[in-house]
Amino acid sequence: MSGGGCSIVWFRRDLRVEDNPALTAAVRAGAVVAVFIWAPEEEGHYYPGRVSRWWLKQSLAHLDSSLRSLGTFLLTKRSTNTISALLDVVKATGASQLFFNHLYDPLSLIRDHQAKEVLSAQGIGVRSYNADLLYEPWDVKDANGNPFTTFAGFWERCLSMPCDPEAPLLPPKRIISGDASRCPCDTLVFEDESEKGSNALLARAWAPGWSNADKALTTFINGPLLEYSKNRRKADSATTSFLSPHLHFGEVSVRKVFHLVRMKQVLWANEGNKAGDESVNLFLKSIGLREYSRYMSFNHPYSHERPLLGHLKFFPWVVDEGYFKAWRQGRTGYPLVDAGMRELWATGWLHDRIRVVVSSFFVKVLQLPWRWGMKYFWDTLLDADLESDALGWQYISGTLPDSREFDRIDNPQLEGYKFDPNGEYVRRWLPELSRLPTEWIHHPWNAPESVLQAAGIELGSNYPLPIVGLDAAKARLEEALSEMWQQEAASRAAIENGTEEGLGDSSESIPIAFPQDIAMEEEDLEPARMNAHTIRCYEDQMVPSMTSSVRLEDEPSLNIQSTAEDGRAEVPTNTNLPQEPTRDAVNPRVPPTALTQTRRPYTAGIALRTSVEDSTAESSSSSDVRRERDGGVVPVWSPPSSSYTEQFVVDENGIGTSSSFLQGHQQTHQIINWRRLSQTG
DNA sequence: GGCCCGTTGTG
DNA sequence: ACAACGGGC
Repeated sequence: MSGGGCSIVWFRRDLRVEDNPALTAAVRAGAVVAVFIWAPEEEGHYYPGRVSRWWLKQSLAHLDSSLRSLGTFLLTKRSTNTISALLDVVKATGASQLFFNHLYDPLSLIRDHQAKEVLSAQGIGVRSYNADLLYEPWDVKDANGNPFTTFAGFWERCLSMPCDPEAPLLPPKRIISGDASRCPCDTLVFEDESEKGSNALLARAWAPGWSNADKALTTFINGPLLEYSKNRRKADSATTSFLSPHLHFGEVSVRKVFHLVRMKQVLWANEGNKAGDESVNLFLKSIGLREYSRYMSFNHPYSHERPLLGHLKFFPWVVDEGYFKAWRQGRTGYPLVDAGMRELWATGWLHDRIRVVVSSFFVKVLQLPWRWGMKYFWDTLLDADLESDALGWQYISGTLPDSREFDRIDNPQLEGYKFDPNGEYVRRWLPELSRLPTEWIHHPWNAPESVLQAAGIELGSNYPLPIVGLDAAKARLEEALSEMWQQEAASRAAIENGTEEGLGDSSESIPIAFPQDIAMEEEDLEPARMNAHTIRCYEDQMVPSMTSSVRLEDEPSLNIQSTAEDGRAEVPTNTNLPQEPTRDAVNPRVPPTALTQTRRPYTAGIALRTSVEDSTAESSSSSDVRRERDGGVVPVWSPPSSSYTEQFVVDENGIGTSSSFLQGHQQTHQIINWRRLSQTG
């Protein structure tokens, strides 16, 4: 079968040698060339952030040294076009087969399919495998054979599938190296000079690489796992598994995690250890959410940029540069929120609990467009993960059938006493509040003047007053929601009458540009009690800020019909996006020129429009804040077809029709039907 | 001990 | 929206 030539193993986010089905299969087939292709421009707006690139760099070095000890090495290529880079490698090595493991983000779904087509056409055997999930998304269906639309059902099904998840594979004992002598390595640059200082700090806290991931897993299972349930309320992340960045880059197999944790559960169950049993269930649930994020991405490839329940596109977001900046800088006046944002800023890490706190505050109190928040997370999190983050933000934003209720505002003061009862977390990250007694630590605005004075706090000066009052936020939210439902109803009525397609869809919605990045200005820093170290971090952590003149706009809905017909253009690659090699690369810039949709298959259907459309600016009662519909943060890919709206629109029963976006599009659906293309074996 | 009601947790 | 929980009566 190997037909003479060697095999290419194409590494992506499966940077491990253990339980790596593609690697194992390739090794079985004979000589192997392992390759990693760095083509971040293809990711468009989702160019990885600084800390994420730092991790990747370390992880690749680790993988390379593992491969070397097994008899080969990691061939690295720098490219702006993954497919052609793959082709080059195939030609230079005389390979006859390509092996890789599946990914489920929308870009990869298309790119990987394209790789199969192109390489197969060249006579190369292409095989792909599941290495990232317990079960492939297309294998998990409800009783009617439809994809689940809520997590609980999905996870229940996963836990009761007829076959257990595959047992993890051992690492190969030895790898016969293919001949890559005519294919030199490119040096991959993941950080620039300005980033090195901050990145150096990361190495103190984190050890990327598959064998370190394995250690982290063992440490967690033998330690914090037992009390996972008890500790889940703490703001402190000391008791979390710390596995998320490892999992993101595939340094540890989720199936291995699952099996080891399950074994522990059986053990504890036999001992009658209730707490341990519950802890395992809870931990597995978070593994399940990760699975579910891939599941959603597969079934709804637009979920990272479009609300799954259509009504949210009518929500009048508050467009306020100041709010956004205050949130990023941790200067909202709510200590728990601010502490979280400072921690994120300084370390790239946040306990899941606190992620919920800050994102919920972002969406419900500040009412900023959720995709801005998601993008900021993407840029700053060490474990930035498109699918997981999209799921998280949609959950917070109330756009999943099983979301949090949008109209319930979480109270950061109460959450503060719940997650950080002694104020230790706040004091660690907000040095300016460190002398405030616990009684007031989560609501300094109520503290008596004498107390504030004794603590050296002058509200509005060295620590802000609440940027928005909770009562005001609540009133504003109710107003906005009722406006949203009104618009939604009007739009629906218009559609039903056939009077107009998508009223309020493209005609009324002026998507909000994703903010451009600029460096944090010096005077914004909080100099008090910061040592040189910390200040350095602050300087290095670039944050976006907004311009209102550049806007992204949805594709005109006219295009929807026609593209749905040929069924191909709806899933894009972003190769056309000019990607500046920015200093910090925190935020790719919005290109200044309009790109209109091309009809080439698989080509970016990104409609970017520069407009100086400012006319919808309204002043609201509270401040001179603008509201606009649809947070047009992200490059809007070619339209998700008319059926997009149908797919999740709530019917009379309040249940979203679960018909998959992909089902309506045979060709696309085929694209992703990996099973017919290859299977492990 | 039951019952009412506000709070909390829901993925 | 709804169920489970808990404090007060």
